[in-house]
Amino acid sequence: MSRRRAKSEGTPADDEVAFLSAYDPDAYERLSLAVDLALVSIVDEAIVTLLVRRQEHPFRDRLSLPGGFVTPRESLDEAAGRVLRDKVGLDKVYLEQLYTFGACDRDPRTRVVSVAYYALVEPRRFVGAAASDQGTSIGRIEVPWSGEEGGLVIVRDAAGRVQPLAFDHGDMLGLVVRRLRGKLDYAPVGFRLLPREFTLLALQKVHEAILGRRLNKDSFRRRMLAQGFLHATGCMQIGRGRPAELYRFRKEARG
Amino acid sequence: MSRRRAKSEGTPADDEVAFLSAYDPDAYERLSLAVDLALVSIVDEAIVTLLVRRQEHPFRDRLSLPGGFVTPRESLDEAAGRVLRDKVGLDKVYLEQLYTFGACDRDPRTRVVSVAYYALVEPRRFVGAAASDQGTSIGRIEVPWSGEEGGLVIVRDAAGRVQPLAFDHGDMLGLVVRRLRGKLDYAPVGFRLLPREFTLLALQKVHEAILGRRLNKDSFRRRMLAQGFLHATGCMQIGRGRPAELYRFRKEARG
DNA sequence: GAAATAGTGTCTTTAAGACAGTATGTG
DNA sequence: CACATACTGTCTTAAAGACACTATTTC
Repeated sequence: MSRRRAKSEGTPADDEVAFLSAYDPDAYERLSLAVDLALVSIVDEAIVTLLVRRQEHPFRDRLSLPGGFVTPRESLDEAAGRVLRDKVGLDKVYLEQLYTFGACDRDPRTRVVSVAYYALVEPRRFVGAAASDQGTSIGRIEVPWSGEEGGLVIVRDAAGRVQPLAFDHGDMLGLVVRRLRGKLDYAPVGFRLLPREFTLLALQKVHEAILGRRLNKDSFRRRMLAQGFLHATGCMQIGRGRPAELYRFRKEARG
Repeated sequence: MSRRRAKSEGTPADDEVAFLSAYDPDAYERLSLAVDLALVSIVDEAIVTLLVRRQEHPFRDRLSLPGGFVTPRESLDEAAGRVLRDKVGLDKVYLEQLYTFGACDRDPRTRVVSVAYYALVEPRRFVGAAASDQGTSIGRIEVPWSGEEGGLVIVRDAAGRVQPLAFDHGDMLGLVVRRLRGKLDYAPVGFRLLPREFTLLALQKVHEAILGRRLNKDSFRRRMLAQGFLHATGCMQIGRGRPAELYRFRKEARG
C-alpha cells in the first residue's frame, strides 16, 4: 500500500491518494497548540526554575514559564527545542514531555492546549542562561507536600516573595516535581543536574533537594556505587575537609 | 484583576478586556487535535486492547485505536470521555492521559496531534463492550521486551494473526504497557482490571500479565496484605481446590 | 590539635525468595 | 483415596538504616 505524506495537493494515483487530495483540513475545528517549558536546576540545594515576566495580556506582568506556539511544520519535540533555543538560549539539554494541559478556560484569549515539557539543566548553564537574558529570572520552588502526593508548589523570586504564575503553570511545576521524584528511584536523573564530574555528596544533595527529605549517607553511597552508573575518575575535589573522589556518569553524552 | 473567558467578542472595560477583544485567534496557525484511547483489560491472562477497523482513508481497513477530534468547547479529558462513551459505549472507567504524539507526518491527511489516553476496564465490561459494538474487536498484546525498556508491542487478532496498526497506535500501546509496569509497583492499578471482589491469585495473575513474568506467590501475598489496600470480605470463591478468600479494594468507588 | 568531611566495617532490621508443611475443597 | 489449590511458618539472603570508627584535609 503506497501512501503519500502530502497535505491536500497531490496527483491522484490510487484510492487513498485520491482521498487525501480531496481531504479538507478544516472539516474539524482546529485549535491553537503551545508548548511550555519547565527548566529545572538545583541552586543552593533548592529546586529552581526559569521564569519570564509576561509583557502582554493575558496575565501581563505576571511570571510564567517560557513557551510558544507550535507551528504546523514542526513536531512537538522540535517546538520545545526551538523555544529552548530562542527564548532561553540553551541547547543540548535533557528535554522530556511532561503532560498536556487542555482545560477549556486555561487561556482567556482563545482555546489553547499546551504541551508541557521539562528540561534538566546543570546549575552553571542554568544560572548563565538566566543571567544572560534580560526578562528571565530564577524562581525557587518550595514543595508543600511529601512523597509523590502531588499538588501545587510555591514559587519565590530572588527577594523571597511568593509569586503566583500565569495560566496553569503552577500545576505544571507541581507535576514536574512529582515526575522527578518518581524517576529518581530508577532513572539516572541526578546526573543531568550536575557538572560532568561530581562528588557523591553533591549527588546526594541533588537527590535530597528533589525528594524534599534527608537521605541516609551510608546507604545512598552503597546504592549509587552498586548501581554501576558511576565511574570513579581518580581525581579529588578539595573542600573544607578530606578531599572527595570525583565521579562521572558512565554513559557517554549527557546532552 | 477581572478576566473574561470569551474569545474575541466582548465589551472593553479595562486594559486586559480591551486586549482580549482585539485578540485574533488566527494570529498563529492552528492545527487539528485528536484523542486516541487505549482500552486495556486482561483476558485469559493476557493484556488485551479494543481495536476498530478503519472504514476510511488513511489506513483504510487497518485496525486502530478508537479516537476522535477534540472540539474547541471540550477539555481533553472530556473529549476522551466522549470518545469512550460514543465509540465504545462505556463510561465510568479509569481514564488517564498517557502521552501526546506530535510527529509532523503521523497523519498523512494534515497535521494532527494526538493526545493518547489509556483506560483500565474490568474484563466482563470490556468483553461486553467489544461484543456489543459491530466494528470493534479485541487485540491481544504481546510484549517482546522485558521490564520497562519500552518499545513496540505485537498485536494479534482473535485468529492469532499479527495485525499492524494504523498511525502510531503501536507506539501508543507500547507506552501504555511501559506505564502500567511502572505504576504497578506503587499504585493500585490491578484492582481496576478485576471485578469488585477477587482472590489473591486473580490479582497475582493480573500483575503477571502486565509485568510479563511470573511472581513469587508467597511474597506477593505478603506484600499485598501488608499494603493495606485489600479488605477481606469473609466470602469464599470455590474452585478446583480449597476455596479462596475474596477481597475488595479498600477505597470506595472505582469509577 | 580541633574541626570538618570522606570513606570503611559491622550490627540490626526489614523485605523478598525458597520451601516445607498444613488445611480444605473436588473427583 | 489422590489431587489441587489455599494458606501458614520458618529459614536464608539481600538491602537499608544506624552507628562506630578510621582517614585526610583545612584552620
